[in-house]
Amino acid sequence: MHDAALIWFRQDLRLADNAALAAVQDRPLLPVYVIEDEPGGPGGAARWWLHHSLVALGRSLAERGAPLVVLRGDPRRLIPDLAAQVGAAEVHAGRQSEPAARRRDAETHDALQRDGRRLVLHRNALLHEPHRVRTAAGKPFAVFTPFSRAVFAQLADLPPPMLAPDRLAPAPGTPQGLRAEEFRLLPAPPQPDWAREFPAHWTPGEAGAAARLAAFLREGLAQYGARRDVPAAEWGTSALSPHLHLGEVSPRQVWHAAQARGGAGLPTFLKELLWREFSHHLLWHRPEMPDQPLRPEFSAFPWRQDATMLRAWQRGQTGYPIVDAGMRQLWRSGWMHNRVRMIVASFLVKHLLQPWQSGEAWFRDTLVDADLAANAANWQWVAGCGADAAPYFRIFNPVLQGETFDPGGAYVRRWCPELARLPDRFVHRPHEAPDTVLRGAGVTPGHDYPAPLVGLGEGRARALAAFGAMRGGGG
DNA sequence: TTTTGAGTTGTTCGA
DNA sequence: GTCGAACAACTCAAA
Repeated sequence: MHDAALIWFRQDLRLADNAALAAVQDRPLLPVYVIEDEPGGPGGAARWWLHHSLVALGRSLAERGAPLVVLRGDPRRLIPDLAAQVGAAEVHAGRQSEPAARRRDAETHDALQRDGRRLVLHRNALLHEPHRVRTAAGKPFAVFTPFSRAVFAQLADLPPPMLAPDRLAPAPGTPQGLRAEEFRLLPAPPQPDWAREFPAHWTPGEAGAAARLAAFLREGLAQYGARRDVPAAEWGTSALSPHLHLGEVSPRQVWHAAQARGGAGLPTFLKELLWREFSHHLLWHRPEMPDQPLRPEFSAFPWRQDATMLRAWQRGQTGYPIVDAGMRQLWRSGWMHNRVRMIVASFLVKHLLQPWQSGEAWFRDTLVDADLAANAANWQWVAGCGADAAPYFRIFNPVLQGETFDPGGAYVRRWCPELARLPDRFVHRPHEAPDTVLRGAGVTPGHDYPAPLVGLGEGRARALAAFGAMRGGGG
């Protein structure tokens, strides 16, 4: 009989293709999740997701014979205690890229080692190992295209995903698993319940992830190249981000399933998975990325912090329909389409000159997929201070973006119902509509829908001037 | 070490 | 209405 082992679930809440689980599935097993109440932990929307995902994981584990134990507190103390309690020499877990998680794991490993035990980390959340992918000069990548070539070459012989174990043996001395009365340990649903619409959009958990993946491959992958930019398209994007974030499905499962399906949209879709890898690569090597601009000269950028502007943007009251539709989709569903994320981010950072960190924080609190690496990397990209960032003069025009990617206004009409009856010609520019048109559509100007926070020409010129000031005088 | 080519996602202006 | 050029110059990766 093998020694008992702990499997410590974190961002790999699945049984299939779980390298940490596979390493110990033949031993008496104690599966554990530790809820850490740390500042900088998951935001409200992500906590909603985590709650339901843990319930799902707990059920699957219980069905297989090894109930999940959920604890709340500091894992540096709880994990070694638990390992001692069941006599486990090893604790297995998936590797994480977040700086706080890496610190915590190092300290947990030290604590275990003092008792002659060890923490064994596995690649579970990524296709590549951030410390094993390097440029020819031995440095981490800072440009996407060469990074993607290097990773793609490595993935040619990616092994197929592993199946979920059928039966698991509980470790003797296992404390009680997740029972109904212990659900109070789980993150509470937010109050007031702004998440009330989330269940209509999402099914957290491994089964929900598998269903979403299958549906996307069936309905969306073939057209992905063109339709991914249309926010009103039902299967335009995979919407797998929250499932991937908590590891309810592994990137390897997605990669293999997409390749098996094939089709015209495949290369673009695989490239998006590699953007996720790239973000984690960056965070691994630049742990300051969530707070500090990767290009240091941006520390001197003349932001104009303004709580009123920020709040109008957060609530979807900027006066630009595609921006407001996106921000309201985010608030109500916990998610926003990728194209619209770029538009709203560019608007906040450039037209409103609010620091990208404000937008990053709001996204992290309201997105169900709130992935620290992807969120920080993409905000920095839009702001122009990130890796491979957009040139500063690339300023999205929210009206043109709306008219290009939401031509009939279906997306705007869905999330901004007060604009639903405007004719196509004005649905993305209600501020230019004559009063007769507005009244005919049931819109009272300045009452039902706000006037633009800033003129597009003015906002653009101000952003260009701010960048110029940073380059010229700031640094 | 030096050199060279390349680099997610745009907009505006003028011919 | 369409098209190409300008925007501004820099860093990175690899030969």
